[in-house]
Amino acid sequence: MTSPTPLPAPSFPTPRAAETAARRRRLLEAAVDLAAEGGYDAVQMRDVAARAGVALGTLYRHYSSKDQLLLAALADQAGELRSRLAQRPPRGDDPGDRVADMLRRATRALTRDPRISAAMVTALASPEAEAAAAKHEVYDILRTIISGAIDGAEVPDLDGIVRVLGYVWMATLSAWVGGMLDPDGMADDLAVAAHLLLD
Amino acid sequence: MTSPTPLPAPSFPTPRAAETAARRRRLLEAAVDLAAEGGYDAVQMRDVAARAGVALGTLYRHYSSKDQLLLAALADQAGELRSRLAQRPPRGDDPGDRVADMLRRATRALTRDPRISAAMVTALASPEAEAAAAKHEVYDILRTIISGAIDGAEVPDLDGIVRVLGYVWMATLSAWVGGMLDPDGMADDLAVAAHLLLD
DNA sequence: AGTGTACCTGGAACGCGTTCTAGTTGCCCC
DNA sequence: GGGGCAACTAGAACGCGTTCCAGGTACACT
Repeated sequence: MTSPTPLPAPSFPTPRAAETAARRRRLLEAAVDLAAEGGYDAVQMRDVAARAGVALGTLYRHYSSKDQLLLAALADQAGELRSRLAQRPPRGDDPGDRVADMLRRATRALTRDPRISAAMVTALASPEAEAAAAKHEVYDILRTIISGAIDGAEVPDLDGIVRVLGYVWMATLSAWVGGMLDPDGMADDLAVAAHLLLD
Repeated sequence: MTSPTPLPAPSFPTPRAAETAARRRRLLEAAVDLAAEGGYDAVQMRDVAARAGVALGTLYRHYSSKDQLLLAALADQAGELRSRLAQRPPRGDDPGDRVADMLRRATRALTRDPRISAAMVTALASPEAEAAAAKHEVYDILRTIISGAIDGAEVPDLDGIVRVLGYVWMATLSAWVGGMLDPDGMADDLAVAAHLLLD
């Protein structure tokens, strides 16, 4: 687990631990900055280490591969996305509309920084089995977001619906990154899925 | 397009063209053989070229990246899978059952040679935008397979349902390759999706 | 205070996808 | 039947993820 520690832990048992935590934070920031500039390919491990002021070996001590690094950054960003989306509830009377609306807003948010999002989705789609735990964490966040939009409407097999919508979300993201779908197409397909499953 | 030429074209305008076609076939076979032995990582471009009796540059003349090579092989295999599944119609009274049954059989077929399938799914999930056409081709085949299992039952928005099921299929394959799901979990999730969308 | 040790540094090295160059071959067309 | 050209060969070279090594440094514990 290595606790997600998003915000609520400003104190550390030992100065050593604080420094380590700061290094990890700098590494994630460096990765995101580089992704913003040039996408997945621009996130080069040597550059990440240099920008964080850390040796290459140290980067690998904390994140055992490029994909794990990006997945850690993604878990952060997904958590933030969840908070931002939770700010105000999605518009719509029935759950299908609400979920479609929320996924549309999420799509807009993600495609605002296309290079960052694409880099992270690339990592999420990577076959690396050692990263399965990190990927599960991200999937769980996506599912939480979807559940939040359904929000208590009485639907049978809610769990299955959320699972399936999570898959569709992931697949459309992957299709977008792979050049098969533009953001509008993504939002449209997600809306179709939401209505088919919830109406 | 560069015609898929599955079987029906034994004659070529010129001997040159025949030789070229034979080389392409050998390259695809070499790729599949290597994938069978060691998965995606074992499909090394130098080895593929050597096994096909061809120079590395020639391999790259025909397939401009490792992922395009594997996608070409995947298009072949997916076509064969379609034929094999079409042999006998899926069991089940309503379309949900039939699609779930067919997807279960497809999952069994794909996981029989896990390394080959995983290698190809890896290529399908790659972010390479230049391969978008090849990926679309594969997606179309998957959708054809799904449509075939629904087979004329009167469902509204058939197209949307097929699209969504295609996404779910792709995402579960990707989750399987990524170590997040085992074959049974895959088949189960696909069955859930089929019943939610078709019942 | 002294020491063990966990963590860090700088940098070399390796593997594999991809690109490039120089030279060869042999079909196609006039 | 000769010239042109597209495709092929062999192999070097480059970039980047990843691994490994030989030290250094300073906190934590006795």
